[in-house]
Amino acid sequence: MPPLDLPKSYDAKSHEVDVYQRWEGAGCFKAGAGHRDGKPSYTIAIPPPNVTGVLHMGHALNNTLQDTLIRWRRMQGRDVLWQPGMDHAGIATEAVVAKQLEAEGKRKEQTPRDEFIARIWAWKEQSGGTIVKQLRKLGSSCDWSRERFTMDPGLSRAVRTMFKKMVDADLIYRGTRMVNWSPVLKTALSDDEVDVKDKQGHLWKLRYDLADGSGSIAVETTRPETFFGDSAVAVNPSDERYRALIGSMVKLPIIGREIPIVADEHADPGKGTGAVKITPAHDPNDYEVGKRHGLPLIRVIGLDGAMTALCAHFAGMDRFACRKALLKEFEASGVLLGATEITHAVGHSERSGEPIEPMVTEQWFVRMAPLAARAVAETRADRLHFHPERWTKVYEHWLDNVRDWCISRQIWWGHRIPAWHCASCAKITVPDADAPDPTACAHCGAATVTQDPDVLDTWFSSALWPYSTLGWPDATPEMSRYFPTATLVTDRGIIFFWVARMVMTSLFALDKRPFSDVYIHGTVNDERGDKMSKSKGNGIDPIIMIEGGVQHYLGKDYQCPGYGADAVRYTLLDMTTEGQDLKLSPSRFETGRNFANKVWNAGRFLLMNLSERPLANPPTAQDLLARELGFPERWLLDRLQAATNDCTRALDGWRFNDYANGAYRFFRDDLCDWYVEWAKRAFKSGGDGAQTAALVLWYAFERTLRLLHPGMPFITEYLWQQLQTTAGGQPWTAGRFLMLQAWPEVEQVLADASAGARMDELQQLVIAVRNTRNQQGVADGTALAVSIATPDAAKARALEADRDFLIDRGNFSALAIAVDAAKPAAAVTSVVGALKVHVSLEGQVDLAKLKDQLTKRTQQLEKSIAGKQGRLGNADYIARAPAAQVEETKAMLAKEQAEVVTIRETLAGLG
RNA sequence: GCCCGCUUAGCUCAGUUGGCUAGAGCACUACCUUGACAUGGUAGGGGUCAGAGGUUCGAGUCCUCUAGCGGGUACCA
Repeated sequence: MPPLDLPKSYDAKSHEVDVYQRWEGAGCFKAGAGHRDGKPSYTIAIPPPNVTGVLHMGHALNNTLQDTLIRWRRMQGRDVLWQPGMDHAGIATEAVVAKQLEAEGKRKEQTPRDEFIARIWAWKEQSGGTIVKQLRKLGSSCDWSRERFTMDPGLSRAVRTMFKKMVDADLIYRGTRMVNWSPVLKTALSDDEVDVKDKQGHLWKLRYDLADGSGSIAVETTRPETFFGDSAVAVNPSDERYRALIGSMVKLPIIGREIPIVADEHADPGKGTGAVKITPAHDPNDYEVGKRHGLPLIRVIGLDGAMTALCAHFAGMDRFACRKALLKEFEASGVLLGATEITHAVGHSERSGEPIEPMVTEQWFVRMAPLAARAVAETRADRLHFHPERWTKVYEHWLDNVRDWCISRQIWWGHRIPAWHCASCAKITVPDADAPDPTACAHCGAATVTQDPDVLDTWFSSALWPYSTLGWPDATPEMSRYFPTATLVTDRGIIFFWVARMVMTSLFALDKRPFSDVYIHGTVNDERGDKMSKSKGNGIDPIIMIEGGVQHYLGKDYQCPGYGADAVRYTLLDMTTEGQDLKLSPSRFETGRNFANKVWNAGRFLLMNLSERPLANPPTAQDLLARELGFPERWLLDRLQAATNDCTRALDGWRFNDYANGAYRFFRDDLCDWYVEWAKRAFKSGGDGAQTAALVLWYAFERTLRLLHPGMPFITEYLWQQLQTTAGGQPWTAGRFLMLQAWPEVEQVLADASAGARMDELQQLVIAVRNTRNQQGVADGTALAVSIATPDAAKARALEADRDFLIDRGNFSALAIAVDAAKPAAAVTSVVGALKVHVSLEGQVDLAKLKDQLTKRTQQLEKSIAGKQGRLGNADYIARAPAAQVEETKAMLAKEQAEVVTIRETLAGLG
C-alpha cells in the first residue's frame, strides 16, 4: 500500500473554505457559468434575508434546497442565475440603531432624521449582512457579483417607479382609515403584521344610565377604558328587550356625555347583554357601525397608547393602567355590574409584542381587489404551481379575502413615500420616477410642497425583488435572459407577505408571473416539535454545526465537533419530505457526517488502488463496453443507471429526501457493500481483471460524485479533483470543476435488465451462509465448505457461472453445486427459494436455533401462501385484476410453495 | 368556528397514480478492530400502519365519521 496523504477520517474544516474560494475565484457562481448551448435559463431569486439577520436553521434549510436545485440545474447545462441579496428590514433595523442611541443616552426623537439615517447606513456597512458570509459557509452558489440590497439606488428607483405606476392606475390611494397601530413602534402596520393570539380576559358588564333617569341599560366590554370614546350604544332592531329604547339617550358615567341608543344589525341579541357600546375610533367593527350612523370619532387613546385629554382624570395614563384604575372606580360607583372570565383573540404587534391599538389615521393604501384577482387567475389557469399543491388553496383564500394593504409606516428607515403635499391647495404631487423631487405643486403651482414624512412598508420593495434585482424598470439583458424566474423556495410563513405580493406586482407591471413554481418547505422544529426560537433557547446554530463549538440547546451544552457544511446539508435534505416539518436535534447531523465520512473513505480506497494502476483517461461508457465485463460489473453499471434515474426524477418532483436516499443507497448498498468488496479480490489478483475493476470503479464512483454534488458540494468537488490524478489529469486544472460537469444521464447501453434478479439470488445465498455462520457462533473470517442443491441441472449450470463470486463474497472454503448435492454429516441447511444451502461445520451444530429459524420462516411463508391462494381462488380477482398482476401472483405463489417444500424436507432431515 | 397537515418499529420518518412477505436511519442484541471507513462491517430482534365504518377482486394508500397532536385563519360583546 503506497503512502497516501488522505487521513482516515474526513475533516470538513480543512477543505470547505479552500474549495469555496476556488469556485468563487474561477467564476463558477456567475450567472451562466457552465451554460451549454440551447439550454434554457433557470433562475432563483433568493428570499432576501434581513440586513440585521443571522443565519438560523430555517435559512440553512431554505438555502440548502435552493442550492441543491441550482447546482443540479447548472450541471444540466441550464443558464443558471441564483440572485442573492438582502432587504433593509425597516422596523427591525431602525430598532437596532435606536437601541444604540439609547445606550448613548440619546433618543431617536431628538436626533435629526438625516443624521439617524446616516447612522443606519454606517451600521449596515459595518455590521450588517452577517448572514451573507454565513450563506457562503453553507456552500451557496449565488452569483455574489450581482448581490443587491433593497435600498440600492436601482432598487429604490424600481420602488419609485412602481409607486407612480400604481398611483396613476388608481391602485394606490391615501385615506383616513382604521388601521393596526403599534403604540410601541408608533407606526401603522399591515394586517399581516398582526399576530392574533388567544388571551385570557374579562367581559366587564357596565351600567349606562338613561339620560332621562328612567332606568339603565347594561353593556358588556373587554375594554372598559374605551368607554370615554363611546358615541352610541347599539341594539339589534329585532331585539324586543330594547326596541322601546331605540332613539333615547344614555349618559356616560364620569364624563356625563350623552350618546344615543341606535339600532344596528351588528348587535347580536345572543351575545352578552345584546346591547353593545360603540367606540368608532378604537374598534374596527364599531368604526363601521359609526359610519352607518354618522357617529363622531372620539379618539381617547393617543398614538403612544396613553389616554387623551378627553379622559377626565385618567388623561395621560397608559391604556392598561387606566383600565385597572377605571374598574376600581366603576366598582365603587356601581357602574360595574359584573365580570366573566373569557378567552378572546387579541391582535398583537408581531414585532414588538404589545396588543395592537386599532386607530383611525391617515395612511397610504394599495387597492388589492384588482391585483388579487389577477394573482388568483394565475393559479387557477395553472400558470403558477405550489409544491406541495395544498398551499394553492391557502394562497387563493388569502387573495379572495384580502383587504387593502396599508403601506405607509411612521418610521424613517426605508423608501420615503415619493409624494409631496401642497400647503396651498392640499393636493398631492407624485412625480415621475426619474424626475427630480418636485419644488412646486403640480396642481396649483405653489412652491409650498413638502415630501410625505412616512416610508413604505419593507414588503413593498420586497414585492418587486424578482425583477428589481434584474434591473427593472429598464429593459436590461438580464431581464430578458433571466425573467420570469423559475422557482421560489420559501416557507409557509410568508406566502401572504411576500409570495402573493410578488405575483401581484409582477402581473401588474410586467404582465408576467414572477416565477412558475413555488416550493414551500417545512418549519424547523426542535426534537420535541416546538418551533425553534431564540427566546425558547431551542435553536440550533447551523454555523456551530458546520464549524464546531458549544451549542446551548434546551438547557444543555452540546459540544459539537463541527460536522461540516455537507453533513448539515445532507441531513436537512434527508429530512425534507413533501413540506413536512422537521424535528431536529444537534446529534441528528451525525447522519450527514457519517455519510460524508463514508464517501471520503470510498474515495480514499479508490485513490489508493488506482494510484498503483492509473488510467490513461477518464473512462467512458464505450471504454467499459469495450472490455469483457463480468456479471458484477454489469450489475453495478445497471444499478448506477437506476440510481441516476431515481435521483433525477426525485429532484424533478421536488422530493429532496428521495434524492438524498437514492444516492445514498446506491452508494452504500451497491457500490461499497457489494462491488468495492468484490473489486478488492480483483485488485489483489492483478492483471486484466484488476484493470477492468479499476475502470468500472472509476466510472461508477465519478458518476456517483456527480449525483451527490448538488447535495454535498464540498467533499464531492474535492474528491473529484483528487480523482483526476488517477486518470491522466491533475487536480484543480484551470476551469475544470465537478460543479460544472454534466449531470449524469441514463446510459441505456449500460443497462442490464436481467442483472437485478440474478444478483438478488446470489446475495441471498451469500447472506444465508453468513447468517448460518453468525447463528452458529462461527467467526466471520472462517471459511466454510458449502454445497448447494438445485431443483434441476439447468439451475446448477447457471449457478456455476457465478461460482467465483459466491466463494469470494460468502467466504467459502469449497463450493459444490449439484441437483442432488447431499448434506454433509455435520452441516446446517438453509433455504433460498428452491435452493438448499448446506454449510459444513466443525463440531456441534446448534439445531435448536436452526429449527427455530426455519419454523418461523415457514409460518411467514404459509401466511403469505394462504393469502395468495385465497386471492387466486377468487373468481372476481381472476376476472378483474390486470392479467399481469394475476400472473405475478401465480409466479410468486409457486416460488413460495417451492421454498416451503424445501424447508419441510430440511426440517424432516433434522429429525 | 372554519381550513389544512399529521397519527406506520422504542425514537425520527419514508411509503408517487390502490397490487410482491410494509421500508430506512437512530437506538437495541450478537459477533468482528480484515489492508477505504469503528464517523465502520456482518447477521439479527422489533410494527394487528390511531380507532370505527364504507368503496373495491384487493386499502397503510380512496371515502365518511371519531379521537389526539400541530399549523393557519376568523372573532377584542
